[in-house]
Amino acid sequence: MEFAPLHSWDVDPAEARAIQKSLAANVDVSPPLGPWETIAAADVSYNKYSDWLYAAVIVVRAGTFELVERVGVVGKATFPYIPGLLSFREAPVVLEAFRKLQARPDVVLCDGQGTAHPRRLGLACHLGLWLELPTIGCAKSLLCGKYDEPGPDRGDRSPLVHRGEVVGSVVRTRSRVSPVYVSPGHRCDLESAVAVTLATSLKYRLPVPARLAHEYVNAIRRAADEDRTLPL
DNA sequence: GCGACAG
DNA sequence: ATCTTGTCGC
Repeated sequence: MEFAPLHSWDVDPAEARAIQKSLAANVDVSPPLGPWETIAAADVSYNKYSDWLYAAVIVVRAGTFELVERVGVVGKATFPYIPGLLSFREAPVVLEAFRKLQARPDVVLCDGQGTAHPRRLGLACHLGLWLELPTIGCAKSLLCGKYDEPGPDRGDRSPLVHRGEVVGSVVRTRSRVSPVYVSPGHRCDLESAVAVTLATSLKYRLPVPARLAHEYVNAIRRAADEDRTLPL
């Protein structure tokens, strides 16, 4: 894929927050997602005591989850993990992976929050703006906001509220299993984000594309670790 | 000031 | 995220 840079990634935490506040004004979560034939998922893996980062993007066909394409990249971390600033650590390497991607997916699932973020610019929003693609944030844990525990059955959901705003939905993708935190990233509304999440996660807690991206990025990390460790 | 805090 | 075996519950 091809896309233009929106800003520098060589920033400090204060500058990062300023960029988030500025970009948040451009996020569009009003349109329902249109028909989607292909869906992508991105994931990042780290190495404990080194600053190597691994990213992967996989694209599958809707409904069948048939693999369309997958790419992986290795890079160095240039920003630490700071709650609320995750995209400044992960987005650069994820975007590198997207640049290598030939296909242009109809929607992208991101491992983290979308608008359910203190400044309304979670990783999914940030990637959506850079890629100019519909994105959805599907996180495994809460960053901010409050909610009432959703019902126990698959499909049960509860609004996630932050400072008086509904910023996402806490969704039960499997009965009797911990819910996931869904919020739109860009060019997609909350309802569509929840619909896509439920449509892609029938058997497991996390959406199938997210699971595929996760296992692929780990395969890449293990292979890279081996190539770097054994020769020395 | 105190507690919370995606991956 | 990562380090890790067995174990409880549907």
